[in-house]
Amino acid sequence: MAKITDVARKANVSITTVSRVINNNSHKVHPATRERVLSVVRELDFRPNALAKGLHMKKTLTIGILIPDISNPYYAEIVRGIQNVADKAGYSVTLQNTDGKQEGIIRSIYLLREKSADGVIFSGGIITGYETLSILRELKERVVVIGRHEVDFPAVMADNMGGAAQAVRHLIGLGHREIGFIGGSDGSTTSLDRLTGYRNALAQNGLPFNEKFVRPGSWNPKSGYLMAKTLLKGKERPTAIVSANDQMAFGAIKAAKEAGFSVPEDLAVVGFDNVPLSSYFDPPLTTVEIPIQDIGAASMKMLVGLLSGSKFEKRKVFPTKLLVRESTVRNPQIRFDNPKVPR
Amino acid sequence: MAKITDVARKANVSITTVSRVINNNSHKVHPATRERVLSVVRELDFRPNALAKGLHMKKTLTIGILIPDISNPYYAEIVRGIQNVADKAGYSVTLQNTDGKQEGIIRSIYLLREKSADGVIFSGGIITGYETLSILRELKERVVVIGRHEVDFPAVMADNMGGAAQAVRHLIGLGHREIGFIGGSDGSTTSLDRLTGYRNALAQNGLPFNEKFVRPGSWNPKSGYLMAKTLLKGKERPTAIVSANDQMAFGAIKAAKEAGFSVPEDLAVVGFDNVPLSSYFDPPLTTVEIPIQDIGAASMKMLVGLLSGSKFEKRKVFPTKLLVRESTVRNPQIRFDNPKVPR
DNA sequence: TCGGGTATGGAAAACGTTTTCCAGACCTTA
DNA sequence: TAAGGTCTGGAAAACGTTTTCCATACCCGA
Repeated sequence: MAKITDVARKANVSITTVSRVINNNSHKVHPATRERVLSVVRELDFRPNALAKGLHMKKTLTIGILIPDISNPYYAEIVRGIQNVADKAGYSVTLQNTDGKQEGIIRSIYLLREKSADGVIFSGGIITGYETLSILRELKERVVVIGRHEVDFPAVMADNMGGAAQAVRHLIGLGHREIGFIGGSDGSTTSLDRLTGYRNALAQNGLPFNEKFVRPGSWNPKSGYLMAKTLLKGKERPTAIVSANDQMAFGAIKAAKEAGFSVPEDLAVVGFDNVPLSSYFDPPLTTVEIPIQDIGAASMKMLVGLLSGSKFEKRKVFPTKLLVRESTVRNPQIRFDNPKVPR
Repeated sequence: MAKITDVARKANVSITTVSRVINNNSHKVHPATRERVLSVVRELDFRPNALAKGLHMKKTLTIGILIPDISNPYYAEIVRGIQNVADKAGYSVTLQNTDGKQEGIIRSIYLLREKSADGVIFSGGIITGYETLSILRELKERVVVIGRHEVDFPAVMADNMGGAAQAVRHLIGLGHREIGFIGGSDGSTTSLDRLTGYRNALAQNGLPFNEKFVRPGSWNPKSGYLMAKTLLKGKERPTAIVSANDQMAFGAIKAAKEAGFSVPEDLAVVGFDNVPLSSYFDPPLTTVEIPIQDIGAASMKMLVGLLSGSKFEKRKVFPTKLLVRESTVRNPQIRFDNPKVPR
């Protein structure tokens, strides 16, 4: 690959001049010279080596994303949102799988530091333990977190408590009194907050919190399926279930059907996230929509602000929105979204 | 951040010695000295700067992945498979969105070249046009492609033709004669091959190819939904549909239900890929499974082989497997998988 | 005591850029 | 014509490593 010295030699100038031309430096260079250099650059297809450039400038235009698992559609959407903004801002993105484990987080951060990543976006899993916290702090002024965390980094999050409460209120409004909850068991603030929202809404409506109706899931369809099965088999069973994400809700619906319950008549189910497939499910899933891509995008915008030293808000909370579909009500569009539908 | 000179000064040695110690160089260094250096390394939490290292060694332990869109679960699984292998082999991964467009591909490759990525894995979209081909060729010996492409790079792929044929034969075996097909319209070899497999199987079974029963989709649920609608509305309609991926199959099933057809009784549907959710759908989706993560993993293994100069097979085709579920047959497990089930 | 090997460590070049001086040529003005 | 400014360009340092030589000290056998 051509390097700057090749260009300089061929154009009969010094590397200084070449550098000035390709970087549009304010230092003046004669138009004729500039043209000569540019034509050689084109001819040799020269691109400055980013390693050398980054080494000198202490800036790589690269950021790292720390997520537990890209095959979870939630994180895939987050990443997509981040990339959309990153591309425009000229940043490349390197992906780090943490599996949600501290060890993975630590390894990833060290790696990003070695590679001189300009910044880091952290999403999923929990930040805990002295080591994690201390090496993360070392990156101060370069980290944005997604979700609520016990750290003082700039953060983007959804209103998880509010969203869960919305879901519960919707069910109560439909007459449900026994409402189950399938949550996360990873100790993340996300699962915590959604559970809290559920409890709050129950309390505010004078309904008791019944521990028997709460199950710990692990965010995937299978665990939703298994947890719903145990919720439904007893004599005393909930008539509705709020699931902490859509994937588990899909599993729960499958379990309900297998147990002979029809949804929503015998069991209403509400999901969380509004992943792309949720409206195609049968029945279409009532869910608490959170603007996943927007959250990703906002986190990247925040990081760009952070890195460029410009002003920006250090905390952004996105509201959630309950999308009522048929997993809780038949013909919801008639009752809610579209009053003009013939009746 | 501590650098090698800091360590050297504090340990009273030259940077040469420090470098030797941290890289376990074969050049001998006195055990006492080594210990002294290592303790300073720990104390200062020194990690060698990867930019400087990469600049000198012409090796960055970084590879790039080119995909159209990470929010498509198929690509998410591919990436996951790649990462699993990359992590073990010590490689970092940078993600490039191409949107399936040549312009995006070109931009991405230039970027990876600038950043001195050691290699590239290309998946999705088509390689076409002189420019793309020529810059890709420049990276020769560093590229692995996923899918069949008109280039001579090492490649990993699934048996798309065979898989589509399997699906069609299954439907014919169930008595279907009018079988529709919803394919891709992006000109990719994947959509081409799946269509070809469909046609071949029809021909081999003496069934006519009916252009009216073929629709171009764009891989997402919505297009499956729309295309199925047009397939089903005429008087002359297929009794079964093969969809070129699961996402479109989901959409097709929704369309069928809305049109008043029950699946599989009135319309049988077969998908392709076996994405994680397909067994949770209602009805559970009969689909041609392809081992997506394995394909990703194999491509990375191939790339590692390529980069390390060791021997490896330059072409790997994964077989597909038809998973019969209820979108084509009621109680398939009784008829196929598990004859011991009480009847 | 000498010759030659081994053990250990360092100096300096090289990787490919950007940027800070510095310098010469030319022009303008008095 | 001299003084000073404006254009234009280059030399060299710096970024943080690895690696190739080279150098010294020590030891061993003869």
